[in-house]
Amino acid sequence: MASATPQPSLKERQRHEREELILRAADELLLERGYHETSIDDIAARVGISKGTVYLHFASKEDLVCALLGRGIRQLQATMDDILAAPGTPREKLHAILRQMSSGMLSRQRMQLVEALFRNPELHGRLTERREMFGNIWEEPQRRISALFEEGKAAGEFDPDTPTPIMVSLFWGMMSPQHFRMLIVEKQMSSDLVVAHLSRCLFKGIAPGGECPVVSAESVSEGSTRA
Amino acid sequence: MASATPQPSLKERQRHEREELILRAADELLLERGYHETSIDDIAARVGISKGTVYLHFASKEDLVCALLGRGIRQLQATMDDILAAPGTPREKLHAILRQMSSGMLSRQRMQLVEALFRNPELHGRLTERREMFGNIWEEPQRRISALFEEGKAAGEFDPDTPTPIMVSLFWGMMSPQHFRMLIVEKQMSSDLVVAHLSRCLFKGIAPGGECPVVSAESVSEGSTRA
Amino acid sequence: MASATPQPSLKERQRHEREELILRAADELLLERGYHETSIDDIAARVGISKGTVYLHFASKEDLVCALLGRGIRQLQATMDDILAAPGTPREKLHAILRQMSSGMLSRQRMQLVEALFRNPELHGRLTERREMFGNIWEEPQRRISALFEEGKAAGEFDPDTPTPIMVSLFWGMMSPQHFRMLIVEKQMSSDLVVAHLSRCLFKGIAPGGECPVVSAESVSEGSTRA
Amino acid sequence: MASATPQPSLKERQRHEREELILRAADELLLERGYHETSIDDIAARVGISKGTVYLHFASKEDLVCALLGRGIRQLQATMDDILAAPGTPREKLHAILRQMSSGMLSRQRMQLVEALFRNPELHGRLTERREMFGNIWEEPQRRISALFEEGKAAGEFDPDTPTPIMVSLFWGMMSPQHFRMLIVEKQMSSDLVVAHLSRCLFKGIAPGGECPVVSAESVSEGSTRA
DNA sequence: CATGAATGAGTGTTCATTCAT
DNA sequence: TATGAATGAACACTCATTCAT
Repeated sequence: MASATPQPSLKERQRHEREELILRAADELLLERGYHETSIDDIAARVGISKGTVYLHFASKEDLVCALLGRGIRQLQATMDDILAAPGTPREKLHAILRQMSSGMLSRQRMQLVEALFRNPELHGRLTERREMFGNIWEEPQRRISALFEEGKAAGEFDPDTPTPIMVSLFWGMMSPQHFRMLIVEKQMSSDLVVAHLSRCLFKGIAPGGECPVVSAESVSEGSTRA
Repeated sequence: MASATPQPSLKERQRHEREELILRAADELLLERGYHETSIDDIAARVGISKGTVYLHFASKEDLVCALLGRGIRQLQATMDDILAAPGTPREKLHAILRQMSSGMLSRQRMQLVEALFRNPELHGRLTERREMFGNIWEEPQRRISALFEEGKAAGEFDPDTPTPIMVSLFWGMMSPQHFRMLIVEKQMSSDLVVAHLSRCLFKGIAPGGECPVVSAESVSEGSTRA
Repeated sequence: MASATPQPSLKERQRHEREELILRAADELLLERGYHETSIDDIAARVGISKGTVYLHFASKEDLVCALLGRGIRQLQATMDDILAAPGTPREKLHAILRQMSSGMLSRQRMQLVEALFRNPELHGRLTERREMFGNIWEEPQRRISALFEEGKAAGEFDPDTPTPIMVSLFWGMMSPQHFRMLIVEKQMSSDLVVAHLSRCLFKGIAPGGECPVVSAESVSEGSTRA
Repeated sequence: MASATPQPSLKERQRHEREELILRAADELLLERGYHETSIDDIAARVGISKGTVYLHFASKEDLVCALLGRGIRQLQATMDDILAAPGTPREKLHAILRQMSSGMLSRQRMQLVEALFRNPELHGRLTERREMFGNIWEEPQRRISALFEEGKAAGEFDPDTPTPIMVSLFWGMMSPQHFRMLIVEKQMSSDLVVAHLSRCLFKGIAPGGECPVVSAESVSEGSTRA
């Protein structure tokens, strides 16, 4: 009768593990095939459990997807929190976020799902009706990115005449899986190189001659992009 | 007694009109709801005809979508052809393409559909198996955009160190309906302003101080971007 | 103003010709593909007219088929009439009927259709509800064949102990297109030879006086057919 | 502690029973109405289950029919095997086969279905494309019957001048459900009597030595079959 | 708790039939 | 009269969801 909280009762832990497996399988399949081409049966089969068991963890297919999205967003937020808490200029932080989102198979995959699902116009409608659940959870990252750009503007790092929403939109656009699919898979570029170039373009465009070099992955660990 | 040939026999014209109505309704609904949430019945209902009649014009749902996509791409190509044929620097032409794609309710809507469908991972698989029809039709615009960037690089207008595919990818990303939905609908910005800012960012990034002003719609009719 | 009746008014004749063409096309297609696999469109297309025109001649698909069947039966009857009117023993006449039915591409084809359709259990139900039209038209040939067998029995040509219906059934069975398809097409036998053998089997079989008694079920458990 | 293996787990047994019910219902309905007039809904309704459940057991309507056919043929083969293994002359065996096929409501019903479906020209095409499954399964009974006739010929029991395929064809023709429907249902004859008569006709017909020669086509123009 | 059999609403597609031109 | 566009009922098949075991 010492500690009361920490005993997740084994059962609980197993339940959690199973849930994790389901989410992972769903993640993969949804990414591979999309929402409608992925059946609950497919997911259950990949986990190696029965269809009914999936429903023991998620009340509906939609719920499962929402859990997935929620997790993705929470993960994104955690990553962002880390980066925001670290020292560095707004520009450096944005670069780091872009890098984090784009490297590390897991987080990118997950982000892709988040995007794929959000971009999937078929879900968008019904999903955003669930604003109670998502509206605000999604707004938070938005807000932070916005704040970062504002901060950068105030610090004279970004162009004050460009509206912040434009910047935000551009930034999200750069994290689109489209870029990565096309550039990495089809053009065989390295993930790091793609990020470096995209980031550079975001800051100084495609015009020639800028003093702003492509930032290679090695020189940017977690800050200190340039002086 | 001048021209004798062009009489499309009324019947033919009516048929064409009906087909147009179906395509338009499909266009709208597919954009609103996506592929799987739009049934042939829905489309027929919106046109005010019966399901069977849709099948009189399109052999299958997939065919209908392909017709839509084909039309969208052909339209895009025509627009691009016009712009490419006009005088101007690569940069001006890219700007003009971005503008054309983004303004004019019709062409943007259609482009959105093209994008929405191409981005829809659920269709992508089956659709690109139809390479005979699409593969090449889609490659052509790609090639032209690429050529334009190369030309710009050669002319010293763009950074020669940025790989062309990166530029192409960024460019397409900017035409994403996502930007426009978010910025125009939610943030209430004018279409022209959005295009101007995006274009400017593409060329010189979000860094401050560049000599590159936001190009307003008025000052860019079909060339003469800057003084 | 001489004769009034015989002028089929040209229009009438054309109409009849057209109807003939439709029936012929339907005949072919129904034989080739069967009832459900043959659409009105197919028939119209083969004739080279429009679907609507078919309905100008036949009120429904079923009607068209019935006309076809009626024609087939009437033709069969005419053939039988010819043979019955000619001199000869019943056996000779039956043989002749079998030959007629089996040779002569046209009549056999048509007979095949009659059979195919009558054997088609899908039509049988609905078709025989139309007894007003078919019941009696089909009974007439039946009656004549029966009469022929009775006559043959009376003349000592056929076994009086074999029930007439058995004989009739066997006889129809022999005209089945199944025999001909299998024997002529697959086994490459000549039509004449097939008919000759079938006929011989039928007649030796139903001829009287054989030492071969009817084997009752009781006396044949699993062997020991006769002593 | 005797047998341990044979426990089909109850679930398995129930599944099998259900499948049996579906097959039986399909059997009946297909016989009554034919392939195209029988919908999966009809079958499900007769069993008292839902449409989806049928698909739990058979992947498609075609599959269901094939299972039915396969079962029918396998049953036929088993029956034939029994008879062939028993002692008796070829003639006795053929008689027994005819009897077996024709009596016993179940086996005849099933045989009727096999025939009905094989004779259905609409299925024949698509079904025989499945040769991998059916072609050979159907050839086996054919071969056995042929062998039986050959054996009978060698034993002097059947007419050596009558081609074996003719005999086979006649034999199958006699098992046609047509005979039985007409003779038993309409003419109210007993099944046994019908078989006995048919069998007698077949055997007297193909028995050797008769004074009745094969009548060639030339010698029979329109009468004068024999001298 | 885990299972998987059962359900039934929903979808794409076909085709006989009608009718305005 | 001939056409063929339009209709809509019907069907095979799928899959998220439920529930008895």
